[in-house]
Amino acid sequence: MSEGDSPDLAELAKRRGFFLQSAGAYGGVSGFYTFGPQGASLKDNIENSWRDRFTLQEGNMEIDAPTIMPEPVFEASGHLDGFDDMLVECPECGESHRADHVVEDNTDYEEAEGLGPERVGEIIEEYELVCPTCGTGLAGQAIEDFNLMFETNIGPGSSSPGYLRPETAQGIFVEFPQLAEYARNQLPFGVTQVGRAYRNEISPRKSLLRVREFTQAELELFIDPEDGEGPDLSSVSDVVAPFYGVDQQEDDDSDPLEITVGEAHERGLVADPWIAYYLGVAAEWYESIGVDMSRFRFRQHLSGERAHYAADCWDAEAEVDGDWIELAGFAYRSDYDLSKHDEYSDEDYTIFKQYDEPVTVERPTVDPDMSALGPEFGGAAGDVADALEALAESDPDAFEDAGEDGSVTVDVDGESHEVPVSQTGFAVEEVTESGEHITPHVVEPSLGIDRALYTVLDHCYREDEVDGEERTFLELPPAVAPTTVGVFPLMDRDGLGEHARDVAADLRERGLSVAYDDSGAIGRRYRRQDEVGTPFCVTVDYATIGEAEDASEGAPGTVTVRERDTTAQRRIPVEEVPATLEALRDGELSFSEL
RNA sequence: GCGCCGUUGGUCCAGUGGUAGGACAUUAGCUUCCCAAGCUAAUAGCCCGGGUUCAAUUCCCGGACGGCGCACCA
Repeated sequence: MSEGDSPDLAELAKRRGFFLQSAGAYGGVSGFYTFGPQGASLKDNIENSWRDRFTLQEGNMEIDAPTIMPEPVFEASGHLDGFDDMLVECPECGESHRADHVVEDNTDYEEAEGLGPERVGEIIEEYELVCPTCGTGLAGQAIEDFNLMFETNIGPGSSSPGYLRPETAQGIFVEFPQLAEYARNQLPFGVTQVGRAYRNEISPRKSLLRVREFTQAELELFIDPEDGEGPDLSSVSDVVAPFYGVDQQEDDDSDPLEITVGEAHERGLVADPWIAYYLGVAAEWYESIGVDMSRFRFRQHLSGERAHYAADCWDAEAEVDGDWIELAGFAYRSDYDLSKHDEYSDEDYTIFKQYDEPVTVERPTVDPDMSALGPEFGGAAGDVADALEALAESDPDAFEDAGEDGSVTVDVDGESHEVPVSQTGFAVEEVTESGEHITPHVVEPSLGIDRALYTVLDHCYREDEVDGEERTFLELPPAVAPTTVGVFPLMDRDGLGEHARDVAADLRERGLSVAYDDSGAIGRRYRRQDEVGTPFCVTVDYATIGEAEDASEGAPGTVTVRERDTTAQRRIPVEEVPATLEALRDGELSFSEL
């Protein structure tokens, strides 16, 4: 099924400086890559393009959180337990298995992960469980914990453990109370972050596609779960993409549905309107950075595949080297994350939502007479008072039925206490409520930048023939190409070099990324730029300096502009070069219009 | 983590129990000048550790790294 890495691309990536394995001088270390000059620039451009589309154009706000967070953050997020795998190795065949899965599959225990490794080891012995692969008994084998998070210590000693974040999202969630303040407590609002995340993968594979340190671009969109309206889909409703829903996946004969985002939502295939909206945004964005949309699809997670918190989840996938790889996930996380941090921390992770009209409600309250309860119940008096308050809320009739002279009974620590109603200060008050606290739900488009970069390289890789010579080039969109324009003197003599340097300087001043090259033959220089995806080259020749031998060589004061994809050339006046190239880069002008 | 295969200049490869050769690329010179031309020269390599041997890049063992398969991927 897999055809493996495309060798030509891997070779080009290393030779031309897109990416290489890190620390090769020391034998290299699996799962870490260094982006070379071309790769770093391409990555920057992709990130900035993402920023423009998902932050600026959407009116969202970007933050930049630390990559190391203290342990309690990951206790709350569930990564400390959930990211922990219990592995047991077979003494006979050497296969590693999830110990909790072995227990769950062969006993009545469910959720074995919560039992802890010791108990799981005992159960394996009690039930004489065997290796699923070869049938050898697993009793007595060590249960090893393997947590996919990189651990470190904050400050000296080990009293304050911290972890490198396994996703950027938690950095947004933990700061929600303050972020809501920045958003003036108005839902919906979105917070983005681009940054590194770390996972200590057991077995990194496939070049950049599965690594231990990677870059994520995430958007956490906080929405009001009671507001059914959702976003205005009109700007993306006509975007067409393949939708591979659960039904199509489970039916062997079904292909993904090639439909518009609007239709996918109307049919109920993509139920949540926010998910639908960002699928549309993402499809357009992936196309803009050079992903081949005929090798792209949205795939819905099967029920067993979804994370515990996700009500629905769609992935963006691309076909690379014969496999479909995950480029992004679009998850409806409900209130899972905010509720967890609300529970584990001292902060309030809710939003106060004002009603259109204040409402007046009758609320039963108590105001216990502590001067009476104190002597009566001693140290338990405080708990009794709390129990009275709880009783008033849950069963106000108990007070009403007992009447002024009666008493109510509350249980504290298994002991029944009788309290005269007159001492409880029970009353039904009219309270005006102007709103309520709600926990926002979260819609999360989460993209892998490294995978996007690899996919773009793979999808833009071209080989063709020019004048009988083989040519390799990257058909990168001008907006993301590491270099926008190569500038060459036809020869480095007769003042051509000086003129070309001036042209390059003017272009750089304009903010364009320029490669200047005066070495060797002109054709060789064109090919060099082709290989790193430079979309345009400008060449200064004798016509530019007014010394062409005849008019057929070009009008005085003009240069040639050459297009990468077609190798076609046009002449334009030298003074128009900066503005023209800028327009070409920004897509405001196409080469054929020159 | 397990199994199979692999690792030779920057890149792609050949080869050998007596420390290596090509192609492409790079640099310099001559020449040419709008699509990888030619000539000359230069730079540059046997993944790491241990063993066997007079001698190991080569054979053996271990490791690292890579590819594929299995497992894993909240």
